[in-house]
Amino acid sequence: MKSIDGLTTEEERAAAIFRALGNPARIRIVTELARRNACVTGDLVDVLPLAQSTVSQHLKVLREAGIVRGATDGESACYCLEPDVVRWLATFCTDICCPPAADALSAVCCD
Amino acid sequence: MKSIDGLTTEEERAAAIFRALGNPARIRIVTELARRNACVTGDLVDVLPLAQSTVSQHLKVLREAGIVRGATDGESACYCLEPDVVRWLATFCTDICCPPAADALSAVCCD
DNA sequence: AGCGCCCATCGAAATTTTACGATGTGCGCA
DNA sequence: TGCGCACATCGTAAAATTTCGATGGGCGCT
Repeated sequence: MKSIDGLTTEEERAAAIFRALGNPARIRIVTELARRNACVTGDLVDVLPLAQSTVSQHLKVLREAGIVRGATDGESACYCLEPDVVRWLATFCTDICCPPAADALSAVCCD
Repeated sequence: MKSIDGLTTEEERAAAIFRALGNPARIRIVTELARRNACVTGDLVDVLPLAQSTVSQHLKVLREAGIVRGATDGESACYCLEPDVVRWLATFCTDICCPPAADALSAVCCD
């Protein structure tokens, strides 16, 4: 993938987060974490029809994107969402869909 | 990519949209459309350091994900955002980051 | 010390994505 | 009719992602 240099920090961050979330297994992980508030890796392996190593890999991707946080407290690893990041993402989406005067100008070109 | 069958329609839709947005060039396209409200393909080609065919390909991905709408009115093709979809996405993110009682239960497992 | 459990990482194969030039399509104009 | 413009699509090569089994590391238990 070619790097786009005119990109703002916000846009780069958004692209990275969207990319991390753009996979059914990882979406499942995130919604599961949202529902149960915190999960041990084994719980997620049980929920997903994937090998343990694959789930671990997905968790790594989500970790590196800053979407989840993992604490390896000895025997098991506990994951939970990073609320600030998801909140930031929601704001980003809202800003895109509701720019000032968006409604007023719509339908100028598209019918 | 293996298909996850326990996925809800919402989750599948979210994954598809996130995947489509998980690319710097496409994020740029979307923010540009948000800013200018509507763009001809050539405008986007000018903004991005990519070949015309590549930009067209990205637009196709965004179109198929339902994020943008394109109207080929004869000579040029005009694109604009599909506000409902972006709005839906914002709602999805908000729901994830603010589940009921999320704050009350946080820090149970993660420190 | 030795064993088993839970999880992360490694290495490799299959699939998908990304990007480009070349080619095709539809429209307006000379 | 013929030419040029604005896009879309095709074919393809390079790069990234996805998945798995195998392996490694840390901890608790006997």
